[in-house]
Amino acid sequence: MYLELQKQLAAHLRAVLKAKYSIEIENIPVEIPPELKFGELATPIALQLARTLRRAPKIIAQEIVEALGALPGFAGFEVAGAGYINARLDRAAGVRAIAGVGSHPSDKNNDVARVGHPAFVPDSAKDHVLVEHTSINPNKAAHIGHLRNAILGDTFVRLLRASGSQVDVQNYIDNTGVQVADVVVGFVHLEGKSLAEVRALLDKLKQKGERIDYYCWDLYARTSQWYEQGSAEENAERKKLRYATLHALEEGDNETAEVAELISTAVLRRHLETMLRLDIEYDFLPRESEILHLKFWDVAFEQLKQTGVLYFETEGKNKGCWVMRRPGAEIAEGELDEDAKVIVRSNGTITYVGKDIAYHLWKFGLLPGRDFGYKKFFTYPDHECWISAEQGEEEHPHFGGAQAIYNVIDSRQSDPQANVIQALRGMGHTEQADRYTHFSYEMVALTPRCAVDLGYDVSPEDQARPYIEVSGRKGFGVKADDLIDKLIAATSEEVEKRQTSRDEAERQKIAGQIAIGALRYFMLKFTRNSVIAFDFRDALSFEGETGPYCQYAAVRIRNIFRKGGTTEAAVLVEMTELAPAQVAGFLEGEEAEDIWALWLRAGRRSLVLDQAITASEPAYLAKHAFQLAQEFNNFYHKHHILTEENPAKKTFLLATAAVAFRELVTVLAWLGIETPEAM
RNA sequence: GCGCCCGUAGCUCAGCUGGAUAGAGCGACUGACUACGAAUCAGUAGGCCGGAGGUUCGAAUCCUUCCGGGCGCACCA
Repeated sequence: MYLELQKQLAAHLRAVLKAKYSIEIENIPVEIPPELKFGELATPIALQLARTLRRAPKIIAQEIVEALGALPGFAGFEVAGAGYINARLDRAAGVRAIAGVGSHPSDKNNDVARVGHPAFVPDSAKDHVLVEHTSINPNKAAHIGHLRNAILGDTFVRLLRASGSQVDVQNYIDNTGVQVADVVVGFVHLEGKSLAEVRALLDKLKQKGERIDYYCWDLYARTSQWYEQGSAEENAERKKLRYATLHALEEGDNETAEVAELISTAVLRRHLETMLRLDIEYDFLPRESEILHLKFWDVAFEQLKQTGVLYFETEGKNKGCWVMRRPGAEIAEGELDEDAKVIVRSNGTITYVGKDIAYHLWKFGLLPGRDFGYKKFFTYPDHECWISAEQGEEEHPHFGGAQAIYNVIDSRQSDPQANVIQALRGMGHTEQADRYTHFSYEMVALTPRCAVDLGYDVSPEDQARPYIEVSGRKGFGVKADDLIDKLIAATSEEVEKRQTSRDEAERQKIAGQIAIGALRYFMLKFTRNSVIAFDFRDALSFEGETGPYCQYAAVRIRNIFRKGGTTEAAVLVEMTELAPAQVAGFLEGEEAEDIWALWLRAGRRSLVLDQAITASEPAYLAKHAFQLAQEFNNFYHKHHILTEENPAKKTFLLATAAVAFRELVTVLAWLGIETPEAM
């Protein structure tokens, strides 16, 4: 509702300014004032115009107000302060619009059930968007840093879908990189296992219900240490082993590669299971092995040479390599650029950025004659997740060829990401380069206290730091499944205390929903740029600005309707049958301001969604959900609904609760948080 | 050395394209459960928005500079 009114007012102001002063302003600022006493919308435009018009801002504001006249939905305009123009809404009309009975055409995704449901039909006029997130090396268990990535990515997918975009979710699998090679070195050389023995180990773990990703977590850390534990000569030999193994993986078709395939696939499956606990699903898992074996690079290489993005270096330290300019590099024509980025090494192998360029050309549908094979890999309740293959199944969906892409990757990778964008731009794909978003975020680190509690050795220097970076290589961090288990244990304890009349299965379900709500909200409440210093005390908190707080507000409303013997939908219809004057009456006076504020907050959803997508910042919606919950809880304490004697007022209060419920449930669903039946 | 990010209440963080009196949670202290269940609410204390200049009607927000912290700058992925 807010978004529409804001646009209407801006358009009307634009027309007035053009007619009255012959001034055309593209973006007229229309903001939400800090307090309700200044109205519901305001513009400082007169302050801005004061200079060009060489007149006092208050006078200009007065003239504009007179020229504005009447606008549907608005009760009036007034000049305030130094020259603000404040707009007051027609409250009865506002309530009717926000209640949305008969559904407002411009807010077509109002219906909770549509969003996130398979029957939801995306807006065909909108883009086909590709979001890549998670992308954990398949050689160890997922940790809290990966959780931030996956939760941010998954939430952003939900937001894009809510706005009408068609979105494919990809999880890139680097199954032929050094990290997988390292754990293979661990299995083959540290543990001396053959392919058959590795297979036997997987079966054994499966039977015992143990997690292979946990096994690899320890083995990977041990192998990383092993490279540095021996004498200088031994270490040199071990490093050779490492690169020989890496080479074997890239080549494929050998026993080492088979061990890698076995391990990485098993670990990948575990990652998908872990993420499914958080309600995170994927559509496609492109693997590096296919990018290599299906020779995506050959096509990309030709294009890069033809467009002059890559050139062969004949001098300096990069002699014999194919290199490209870094973004922003200022080098005179013909001068040696020693800082150039190597894409093809002098031995003919391709660097990571090179492979990434080829992959991104594919993402945008710019790699003619090359595509993955597709195989079914993992089945979700309502769809399949596909994985890349050299020879896929006959029938398969098509991925790639997107109009816009988002890569959820931590901020440490902004340089290589910038290189890929630079390459696209250099090849003349400027539109694609503009629609390539590195959705970057800061890492999750541990507070020193948390690290000590977990039993890690923490050096005195590290103790003094505000936070310590987690490291898979060192085996230092909090595993995702451990954290989820711990959260469920904590919520179960609370649910046991409170829900004594419910059976075990119901209590389990509720505890799970609250645990996931707490975890997802915790990862979303911080803006992307801030480092999360992880601490169990904060993450296990269910009070204050948390997921459970928001869920609790919605559950309270559920209880009101259960006890009141009516439904949200029925009450909203009843309310629209009240006379507008009567509704307006309930919104008058000091006492009613908080009720009106709650309605206004409810009307802000599409505006906040818009901002969150534009800024790629899911935290905006997390904050919005919290504010909704907070305002409802405040309302709940001030107004006792079910004992209200005036039937019309009771209907109105119930409608207020109904709208708050609808908004909370919808926004929480966008955040991937379910609303439990009871708490 | 170069590049990016951060510095706001005791702690953890919001503050949208510059706008009206800088906000929240936690922690501390006071209060509120025979109400729609207190995983809640009300209240109190707590701030030279890292420092200094500038831009303008107006700066936590933009520019410059300094200080403090983090992360990147491979023929590693």
